[in-house]
Parts: sequence; C-alpha cells; structure tokens
Amino acid sequence: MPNATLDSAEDLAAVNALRMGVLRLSRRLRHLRVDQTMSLAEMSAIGTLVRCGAMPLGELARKEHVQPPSMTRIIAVLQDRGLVRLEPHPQDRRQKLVAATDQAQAILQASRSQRNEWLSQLAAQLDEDEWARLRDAAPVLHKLAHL
Amino acid sequence: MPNATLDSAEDLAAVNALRMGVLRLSRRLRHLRVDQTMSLAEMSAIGTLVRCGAMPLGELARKEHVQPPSMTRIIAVLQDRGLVRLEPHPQDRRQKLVAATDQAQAILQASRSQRNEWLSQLAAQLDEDEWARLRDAAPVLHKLAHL
DNA sequence: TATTGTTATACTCTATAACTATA
DNA sequence: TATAGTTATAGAGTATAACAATA
Repeated sequence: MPNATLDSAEDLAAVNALRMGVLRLSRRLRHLRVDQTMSLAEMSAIGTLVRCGAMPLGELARKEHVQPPSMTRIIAVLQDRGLVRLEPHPQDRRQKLVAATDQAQAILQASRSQRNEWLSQLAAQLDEDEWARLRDAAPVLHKLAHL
Repeated sequence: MPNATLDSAEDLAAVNALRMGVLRLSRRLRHLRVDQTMSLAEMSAIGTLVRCGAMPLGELARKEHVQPPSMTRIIAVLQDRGLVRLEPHPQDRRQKLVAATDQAQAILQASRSQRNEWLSQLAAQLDEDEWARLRDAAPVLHKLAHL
C-alpha cells in the first residue's frame, strides 16, 4: 500500500537528513573507493552488467542515469582494460551489446576483502542498532534510486 | 556497544547495496535539486552554516569534506548572491568567519514546499515499511558521513 | 523519418601547488 | 616557522549539439 501523504514535520526532517547524508557520503566514497584506478561510475556500470547481464549501451545508460555520450566514454575505458566486450546486436545492427568479461567478475570478487576492511573500520564506530538500520535501508535506497 | 566483526555475507551484500544506492541517488539528486541555480555543495554549505552557526572557512571545509580552495570558491558564489557574509575573526586576522544571511535562511525555508512535492512523488511509490526504513536510516547515514 | 551510438565541445566541481598575510 | 585562506592551473566527470549508420 503506497504512502500517499508524507507531509509531517518528521518526514520533512528525514528527507533533509537523507539528502544531506547521501550527498556527503557520496563525496567520501569517491575518496575511499577500493580500486583507486577505477571511478565509481565505472564500478557501478560493471556491477550492473554483472548483475543484470549484457545489454545495449543505451539501456545501460538509462539504468545508470547518465546520457549516452557519457556511457560511451565509460565503456571505452572499461573496454581498454578488458573489463567489458562489445558484441553486435543479433537483430539490430545499430545497437551494441555490452557484456562484462570474466576479468570484470574477478575484480569485483577481489575487491570484496578490501571493501570489507574499510567498512569494518567505519562500522566499528556504529552500534548494532545503527548498523541494522543501514542494512534495512540499503535495498530501499537502491529502489529509490531507480524510481 | 560497537559492532566489531561485520563480515557476514548479508553484511557484505548490504554494503554493496548501500554504496551503489548512494552513488545512484546522489547522481539523481543532482538533477532533481529544487533550486536549479544552486549546486548541491552550495546547498549543503548553507545548511551547515544555518544549522551550526558561523565558523571559519577552514572549519566549514572540513565539515563539508572539501579542500579549502574548493570552499573558497563555493563561498565566493554564495557571497555574490548575498547568502553568506564574511566577518573578520575577532582574535586571529588570518581567519574569516563565514555566516549565513537572513536571505539564506529564507531560501532554505522557501524550498521546503518544493522538496516536499518532489519527495512525495517518489515516496508515493514506496510502501510504508520501505519509507520507515529510510526514515530510520537517515540519521545514521548522516553520522556515517561524518565518521 | 526515427533511433542508436559517436564525436566535438564546453561546463561544473574538485584537487594540488604555489603564493600572501598573519601568528 | 607554521597556519588560514587565495590564486593559478589541471583533471575528472558529465552534458548538449551535431553527426553517422541503421531501422
């Protein structure tokens, strides 16, 4: 059942905290990224490709909320590093299917221990209740970003 | 009591969702900002000044997690628009105290109805449980960004 | 004619290094 | 000598507009 109103003072305060928290955290994530040679946008694109499978460049751009020219550049970098490969679309020769390589999958896997280390340091300063709230909200954030 | 371990598969999955959700949402927030003429960094700086009161430029830069030269530029823009004023530090003539003006406070107030409208549209597509999770996590996100 | 993706170009935001003024 | 802030400069990331190839 959808939430229709959402106009209490508490909701508004939460919205502000959410906005500012996301902004500041994203700025810090930029500096704390595990693979210093890969940008967040590149990491995110690879993650989506691994999770959802190969798709045309335009569709990936829509999923990542960037314009097609921006995705063209992101993909060019990833292709140079052997993390994605481009395949012709079987029915439409205008389109290019972008697919993550095995190496991309391996990099995502390898970075997990580093992510874990960084996150543990940060989360050690949260209590169990705070961490549980983040854990519960993570999939909703994800959904919100796609609405 | 601090959370020491944080190494379960569920935790790792939550970390990934959190990272990606924050990244994507911050990208969308950039485009959905209420005052199209003001950047998120500018909004955030004003919010901090209104919330915490006047402070030296360097301290504001640390709070916002940007370098001093970046804050110099942000403040210059805000000063041109009459949203902050610079005052000499009473004890140390090297420092400049940055203070939000009444106009800045008024702008924050005026943008609230617009924020509400945008958020309502988005939140109408979440159910009550999802929205509650975001509400609970917002202050933790805020804290996490400052750790 | 409409659509997919690319190229050319410019803008925004941020950083580092070098500098000035003050402590 | 160390610190607060500024100026100059460069880099990353993204966008819009114009273009090419295909539907």
